[in-house]
Amino acid sequence: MKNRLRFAPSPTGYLHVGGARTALFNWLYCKHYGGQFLLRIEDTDKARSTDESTRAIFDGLNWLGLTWDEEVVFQGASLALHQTDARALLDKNKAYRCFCTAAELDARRKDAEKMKQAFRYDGRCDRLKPDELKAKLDASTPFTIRFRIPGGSTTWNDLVHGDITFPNKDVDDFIILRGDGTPIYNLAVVSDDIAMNITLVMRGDDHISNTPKQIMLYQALGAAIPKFAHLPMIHGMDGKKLSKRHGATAVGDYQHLGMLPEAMLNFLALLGWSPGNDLEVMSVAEMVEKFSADHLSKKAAVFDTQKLEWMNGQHLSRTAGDALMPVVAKALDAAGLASLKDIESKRAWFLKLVELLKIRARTIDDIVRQATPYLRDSIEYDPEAVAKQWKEREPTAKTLSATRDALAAAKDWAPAVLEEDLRKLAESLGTTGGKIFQPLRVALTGLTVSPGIFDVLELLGRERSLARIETAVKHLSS
RNA sequence: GGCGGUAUCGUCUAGAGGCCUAGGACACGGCCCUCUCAAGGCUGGAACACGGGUUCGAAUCCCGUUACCGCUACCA
Repeated sequence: MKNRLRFAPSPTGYLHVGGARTALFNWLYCKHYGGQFLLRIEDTDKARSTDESTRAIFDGLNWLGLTWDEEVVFQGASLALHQTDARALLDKNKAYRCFCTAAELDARRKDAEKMKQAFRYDGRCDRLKPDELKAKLDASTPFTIRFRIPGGSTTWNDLVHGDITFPNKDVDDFIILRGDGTPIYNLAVVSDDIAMNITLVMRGDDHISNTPKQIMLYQALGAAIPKFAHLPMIHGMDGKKLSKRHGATAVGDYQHLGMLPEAMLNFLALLGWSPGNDLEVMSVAEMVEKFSADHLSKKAAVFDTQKLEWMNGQHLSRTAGDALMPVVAKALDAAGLASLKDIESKRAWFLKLVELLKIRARTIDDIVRQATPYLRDSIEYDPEAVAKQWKEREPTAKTLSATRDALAAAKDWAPAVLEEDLRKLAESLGTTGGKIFQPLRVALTGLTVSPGIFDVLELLGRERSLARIETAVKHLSS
């Protein structure tokens, strides 16, 4: 039988990292073992899935490159299906009408809580005498439909947890259809999963206690029971479920923070799965190849942003410069440092810049930040850099002048040539290269941090380099 | 309260009874490389929740305790 898996987020308006990881594992499973990855926006009644909220989910998935084979956006579209199933359950006497009002139920629940007792629905409406039932019906008393839990116990072999058993007596007769005729989640997923021929339900841990209810529904409906895999949760640094107060929790946030989708995927995959050895940095293709359902972990993982950034840095270094160009160009343009047109026309130069910066950046934003001195007409001197490298103004100005002269006389503006010339200069001044390079770096970039100084010179070009040194000398002499 | 799940360095994890004096990675400290930074190399500190079994032998299996998480809605 062909594997059919689905990712069924609720239309929250953004793709949560936990949801993204669930989607990723569903996707990896399909890619590795073969099968179809389906997308279904879960919405039982209230049509919360607006165009915007569904688009946010699509955007997140698209950014990550998690493509799906089919998509279903349920906006009450499958309402008839849910109602038919509920009706069938009623007809087969596996469910019953409940006339208790929400207010009554609420009051009883509160009472139970007050007594420190577990609230259970007592099944009173299931014990209505035929004439009582007829009277309620004749009076058009509103009702919900409750599923009647059979005796015995429910067990399934979870792909990540192994056998899990629930005694049926511990699960309440639960409502499957509301008074207004719309379904409750547990019925809706089961109906929809049956309709979509889902063979493996892979979802968050928080659904474990829903599973016996759903299995009983499959059985009552006479449908084949899919396999289940319950993935652990993702927590924030404080060990609590990841939420808004932990900062960025939507994948879109990480996109805007300058993360690479491959790095995000790699990081997410390692939160709850491992290839079984020390391998950590992987391409998507490698993850697909090495994925294995029996290396999924059971333990909730803490989302560590620092490791994500490290991971992103690793991917940044490994990704070819031209593959990075589109996203870097966009970021540079957005930052107002260079227009897309400029970048296109000076592509080779920008490529060199990216090659130099990507290996020392952790995010795309880092690249943009570090690219600033090479793209602006004028630079600002970082006070700390000045304090450290231009401590003594006159000697520094002198060294800089000498450096400028040496550079101006260079036969060829190429890193190797420039290095040879400057090292010779250092020797003739009776000093070391570093003593020349550091003040020069400040003159050229305003910073103490940059790629190798000869690469910087090359990047800036002869005219701009000499001009900046000139400016620095003037600045120091004033 | 009831039920279920989970438990290896601060964090992500390797570990399927002897290979464990518990390995790797992030983070942190030191050293090396070096024109700065990043990367890289070397290196230090840092964990099997606790208590009982089972076994010649347990991080690994079983039971209990504890802690944490989840569910316990006419939410999903």
